[in-house]
Amino acid sequence: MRKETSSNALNEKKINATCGMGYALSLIGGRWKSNILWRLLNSDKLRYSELRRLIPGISERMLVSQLRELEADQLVLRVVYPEVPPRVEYALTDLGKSMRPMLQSISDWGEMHRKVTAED
Amino acid sequence: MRKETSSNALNEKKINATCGMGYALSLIGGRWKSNILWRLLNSDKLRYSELRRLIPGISERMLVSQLRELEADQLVLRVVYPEVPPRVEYALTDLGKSMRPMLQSISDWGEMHRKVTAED
DNA sequence: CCGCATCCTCATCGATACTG
DNA sequence: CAGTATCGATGAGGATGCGG
Repeated sequence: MRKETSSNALNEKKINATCGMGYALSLIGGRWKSNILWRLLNSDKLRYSELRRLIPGISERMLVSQLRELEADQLVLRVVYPEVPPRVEYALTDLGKSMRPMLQSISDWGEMHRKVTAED
Repeated sequence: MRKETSSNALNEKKINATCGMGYALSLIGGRWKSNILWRLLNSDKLRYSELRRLIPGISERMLVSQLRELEADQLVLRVVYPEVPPRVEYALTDLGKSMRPMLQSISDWGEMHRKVTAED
């Protein structure tokens, strides 16, 4: 049935994309996407099982669904190798790679202020 | 009872703050916060009722709760003027203002790619 | 190995009515 | 004007078991 891989979250209502920020955040928001994107930015290409191991708390359901959404939003490319046992690799598309500066600036701000506000 | 104004979302589990990105996103994530921050960045100081009018879909409950969280996270300053009728103004703290480059880069990416992926 | 389907929980959010 | 209180709906996310 495919449920039409509902791309990102602002299809109907959801995030107010009054400014582009709402749109961008709808793509990277949620609990897992930023983590997934971050891994792919640093590893350039990863297998499903590698992602599972890299992201400790994630369930299979979530990993798959988030990857599918990222794929539908054209941020991530999914490559299936018709082998046995099966092998599937995920990599960033050009669009996904174009997020690097944005993600980097988010990461930078976070790294810089995490210690200040929440002295861990 | 005050429910201890639970600051941001990563108190217990929630977003994986493995990298600073998770932390930053936990502060600006959700449906409304980016919008609120954006208004305050461009207006430097706004009253409660002005925010309500500027952000069409938001309910009072949400506006208040999001403002309280932003305040607890030290991004927004709340100033109460002991007048009648009451007047309350919200403005960005220095920490909030320090988000400008990050928010700008998010906005930039969104504005640039919104038309491409979702030809509206 | 790489998923999908199902069931379920619980936080989040919307609407409404009310208050200092 | 600037909120608070309460209730109900919704949907993201977790656990588990099965399938190609």
